[in-house]
Amino acid sequence: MHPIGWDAFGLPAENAAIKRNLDPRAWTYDNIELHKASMRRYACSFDWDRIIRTCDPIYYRWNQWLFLEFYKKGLAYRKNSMVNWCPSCQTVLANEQVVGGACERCDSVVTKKALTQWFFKVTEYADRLLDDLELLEGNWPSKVLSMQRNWIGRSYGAEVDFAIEGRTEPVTVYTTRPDTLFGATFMVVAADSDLAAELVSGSTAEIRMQFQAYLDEVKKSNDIERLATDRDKTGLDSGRFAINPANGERIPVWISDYVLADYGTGAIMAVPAHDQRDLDFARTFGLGVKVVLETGEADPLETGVALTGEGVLINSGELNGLSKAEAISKITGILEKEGRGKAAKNFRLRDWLISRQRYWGTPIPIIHCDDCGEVPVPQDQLPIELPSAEGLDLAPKGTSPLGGAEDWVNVPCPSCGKPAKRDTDTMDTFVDSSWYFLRYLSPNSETEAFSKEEAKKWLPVDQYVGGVTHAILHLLYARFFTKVLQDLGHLDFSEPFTRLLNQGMVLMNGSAMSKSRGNLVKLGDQLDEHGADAVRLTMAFAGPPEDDIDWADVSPSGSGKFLARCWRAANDVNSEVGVDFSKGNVELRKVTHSFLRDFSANIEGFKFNVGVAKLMELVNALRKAIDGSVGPADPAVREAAEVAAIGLSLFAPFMAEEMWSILGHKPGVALAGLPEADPSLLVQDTITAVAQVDGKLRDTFEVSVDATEADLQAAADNSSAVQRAIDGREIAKVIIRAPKLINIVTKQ
RNA sequence: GCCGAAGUGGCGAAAUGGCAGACGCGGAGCACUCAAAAUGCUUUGCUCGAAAGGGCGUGUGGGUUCGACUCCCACCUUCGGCACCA
Repeated sequence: MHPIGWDAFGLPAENAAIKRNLDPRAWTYDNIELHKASMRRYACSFDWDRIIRTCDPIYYRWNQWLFLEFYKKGLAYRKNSMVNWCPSCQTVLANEQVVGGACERCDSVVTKKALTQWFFKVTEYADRLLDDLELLEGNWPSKVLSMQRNWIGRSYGAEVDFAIEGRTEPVTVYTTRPDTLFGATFMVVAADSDLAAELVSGSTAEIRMQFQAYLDEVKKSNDIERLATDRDKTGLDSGRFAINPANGERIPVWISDYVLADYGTGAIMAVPAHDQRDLDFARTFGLGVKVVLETGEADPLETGVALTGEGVLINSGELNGLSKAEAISKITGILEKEGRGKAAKNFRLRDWLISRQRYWGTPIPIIHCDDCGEVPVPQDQLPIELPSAEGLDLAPKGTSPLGGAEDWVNVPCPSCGKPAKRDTDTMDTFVDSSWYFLRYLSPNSETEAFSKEEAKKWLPVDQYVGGVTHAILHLLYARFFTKVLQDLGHLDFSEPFTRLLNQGMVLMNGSAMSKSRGNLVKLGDQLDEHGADAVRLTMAFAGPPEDDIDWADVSPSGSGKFLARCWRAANDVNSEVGVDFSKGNVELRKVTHSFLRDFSANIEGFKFNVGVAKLMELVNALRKAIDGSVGPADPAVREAAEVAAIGLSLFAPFMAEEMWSILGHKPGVALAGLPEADPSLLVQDTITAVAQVDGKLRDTFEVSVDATEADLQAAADNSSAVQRAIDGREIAKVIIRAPKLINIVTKQ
């Protein structure tokens, strides 16, 4: 099954439609037709009966079904938090859609905003998403695996409770270095955390004012500024004190933006001697530095470089003398026993924010009732179709345009019947693409998202192809969905894509094509100029499929020449269909059959460029045979031409079909199938043996395939080139790999 | 800072540890032609040499090996990802 569909909801389509003052619906469906026509022109052999469009209600009603399944399991939830906000798209963004502090779509600088939003609980699957990457090792590009590992970012450490003076509850911090607990000389709390505000509220009026000013500063800064390296540490003293549970020392509590509110507990124990960031902070504000791990490095206070190496614990009470690993395990045990801490792990991964304040997406199937709260839309009311765009103001304004569709928004509560309102946000389009591969199994079903039976038969996907841009977006989300659906009993496998190929891009003059750069190469123009076959062949021949191709470096006209050469060769064949190949010229037959062996291996190994090269070699041999003593009537010539046509059908279907017809066959070269290579024709009579002296090639000779070591030795003895290279030196050793190689090692 | 990948002719690229550069682009030459185009053939890593024949050559430096583009270590460069994640 090789299906095709359109992931058609989302911002780009909506923005393009708004710009042209069109209904996103009309714009999208028109473009699907255009796109489809150009793909057909390019002769893509998809299964055109299994088309999906994610913006069809018949598709997205199952997004809504899935949402409700997740909701039932507690995997879809709403919370208020600081979220990524794109001021240009006027919508929130998932963490995965913020690239280097900018919006993935429009490159605007992303800011933070406090909003109540829908999330999918990816973090609940963090361990499995990470551990199951093992299953993909070797079949997915290692780059994607490492990007996912990086993104999920699991770390192991401990949570430690610090008592706070004047506060009943202790504050818990997360650390990966509990061994350095005795070296904690202050605590830092994230400036934008609730805890910071609370601690300051119990402090002096002056500190409260300072804090407010600092917080305003922090909130103004955006991600780009935050990401700037070598940024000076900022912060302020909260005026409060904590007690180091290891040694009872009274340590100040500071507030800074270098601690993140949404990672760990939003508060850290600072060990400046052994953490660079803490050291930078301590040096800026003149806080204490206490070395607790003797690593043999110079004093961090003087060098400004924290000690992060291995060593032996010092100044640490009962931990003294232990190694880092021993100390981590011992102190964790002690804290657990005393009920003041425990082993813990943390993830970089955050929950997936899926609500969008835009029109062109799947409506979230929840109704908000003043009395009943969030009420799921009953199954029999699905799909909740998008209201018509007519009369709605689609321009980005920070709240969903669906809010303006009053007839649509105002509905009775399914639970109590009182007037209630639909949720007006739409889902992130990555929800659509997280399960579409399942939908191909039954693209038109009105009774189920996908067929369990068909899934058993077809899935998981054997070979997935996609850009590396999806490494931590689509590919992570699709893996998450698959695992959830497995847990819900809808699927019996845990990984959706068995093998993954990241195809490269077509560049022009060294960079990705873009309108603004003006380095656009239009497929349509190339097809007009060279034809689909030549363009396809050029793509395949240019290099490995995972590499980028610079269109400036390739030669579609060269491909055209090769195709013409194939066509002429087919025309020159001068024998009848069905002629007995076994009577043909053996030399040419050997070429044809070793092609059959090599070509299949190349194609199956995704080395299409090498496959094309082999095809060229075959056609070159065919040309020589026709023009030379073999002649166009030899059965081997027909055999080679037919094999070439079948091989070519993978890359240049039109020319291959033409050749097939010229060769007197009924249409259907693509279905002909490559014949098996005849083993008897793969056997070589002679082979080129190489003779080396001290590992350097000195001579080659044609020898029989069953040449013995003695034969090779004799040949080397008779070779003047070999003898000249030995130059009378004493022979130390002779390595012979009959029949291919002899290496004579001389005493130096 | 951390993680990862890649460095081979003028260019795109090939090469189970065993003839480096297959195949193609570009270049040069020859044939066909009145001529050109098209086509076919030859040639084309660098370098010394008239030639025969040498030397050098897969980012750099080491190592393993009879033998390294390939395996190991260090470094350089480029690209990609993450990044104040405690």
